[in-house]
Amino acid sequence: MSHAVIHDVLAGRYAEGETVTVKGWVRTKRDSKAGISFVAVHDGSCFDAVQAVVPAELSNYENEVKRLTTACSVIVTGTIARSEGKGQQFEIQATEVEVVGWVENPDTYPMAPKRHSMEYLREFAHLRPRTNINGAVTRVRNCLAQAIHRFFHERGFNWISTPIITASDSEGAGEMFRVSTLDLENLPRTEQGKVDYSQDFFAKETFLTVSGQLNVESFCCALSKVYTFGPTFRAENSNTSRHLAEFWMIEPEVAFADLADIAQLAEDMLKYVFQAVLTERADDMAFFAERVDQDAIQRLQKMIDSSFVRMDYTDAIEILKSSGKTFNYPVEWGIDLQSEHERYLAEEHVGAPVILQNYPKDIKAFYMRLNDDGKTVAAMDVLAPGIGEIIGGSQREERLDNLDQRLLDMGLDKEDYGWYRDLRRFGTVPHSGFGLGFERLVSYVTGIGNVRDVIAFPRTPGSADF
RNA sequence: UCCUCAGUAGCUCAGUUGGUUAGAGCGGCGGACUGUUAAUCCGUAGGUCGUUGGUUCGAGUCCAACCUGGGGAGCCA
Repeated sequence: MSHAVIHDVLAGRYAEGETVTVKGWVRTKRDSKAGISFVAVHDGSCFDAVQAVVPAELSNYENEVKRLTTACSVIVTGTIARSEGKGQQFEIQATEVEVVGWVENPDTYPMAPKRHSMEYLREFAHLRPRTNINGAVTRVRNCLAQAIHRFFHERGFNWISTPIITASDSEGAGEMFRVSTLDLENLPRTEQGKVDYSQDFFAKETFLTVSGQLNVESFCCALSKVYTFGPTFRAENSNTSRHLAEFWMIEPEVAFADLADIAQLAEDMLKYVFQAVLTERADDMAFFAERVDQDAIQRLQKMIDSSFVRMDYTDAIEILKSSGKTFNYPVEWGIDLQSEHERYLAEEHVGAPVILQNYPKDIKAFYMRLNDDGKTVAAMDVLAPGIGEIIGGSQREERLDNLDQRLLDMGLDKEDYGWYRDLRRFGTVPHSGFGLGFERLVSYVTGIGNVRDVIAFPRTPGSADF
């Protein structure tokens, strides 16, 4: 690492006249017959490229520098100078340009220096990190991930690496991807003719996880404040801009916390990571505001500055009923809110994120804590304008009798939840947690409307390229 | 999975009531010019019109099926 990072060069960390070497890829090149070429070199360390001013006197100027095209990799050595041009404060007066890798035919390089559609870039997921927009997404995504870990670390949470492979008797929500080493061409059978999973790798049916929540609850009931941050898999045939078959999820779980506590944690966490992005990735956010969504920065600032509105499901129903709007799906207490309902609440009625809480028990999961009214559970969703549900959470049912009744009501076999029930049998405590879809967060922050464009290599129904 | 829109040059798109030689901008290449910076100007190459079948004297244009992608919905994070 004997070379300078371009971010440091542009930030003025090297003195004028100092000799530096930068390594990266050509973004654009402009020649001047007056005898110099301007080569913009980027290395991913920040949004901007550094401008190398290359004089014709260099020995390889005619046969190499003039042939440089977008994406050629180069090592440039030169002195730091204040730029005479308008686009940047500092530039490099090159004394040596080494071409490391050529672009074999510029006409066939897919990432031409022009505007491309997000759909086109997606077809070149291995090359799109070189573009302005995908580079910015990548840095913002990283910033968000680091900020999330920092937020929890500063508050004394332990990061739990929950398993990716789980047994069938777990979450019970959503279609799962099977994990097996059995020979599909020649499956072992039981005497009844069923597939004999006792001969499989784990001697039972196994799948990719759809949530780390149940696992993390067991650590919560010992370490008090924990969270998971890892990949999650859903084999749902969902074809929308908000769903992936493989996505990343953050799931904190806090002992002795009730619904209000966890709602506050969700609000604090979102504000913390939004502030981190505005502070640490101002260059990339400025680009999103300029090219993707001009409201990108104000939207985050507004969320940081205001308190999230809390609203009971029951009150939300009344608001929807008296809104004067006609919805495709009629509003009645007990329904699961549709996208159009959530959108009205977050975008029109409040105009900001809303935390909806205390939903009817019949539309929510078995592990959510029954409220004293006997008909609602202590669940909450954070609804963000423009993207919908970004966080879903709840206070967990810590009373074994109630949990067993809920399992029974939902037609689930309590024998399948043996270890989960143990947590209620041995020193049970009230506890709460939530799940945050990481790609939805990145999508919200950048203003990029499709989660397929904020993950490195998206996996969706019918598509697992690269 | 359902509804809906689209598929024409490397990319983004025009293409009239079906009619003879399918156009533009950007990108590429060549040149001019310039402390340039999504530079500008001139020139140039580049297309089995998503696939298959059908209607017709004649299909980029009409019909059907399929494939791919966008938007919306459901499921959810």
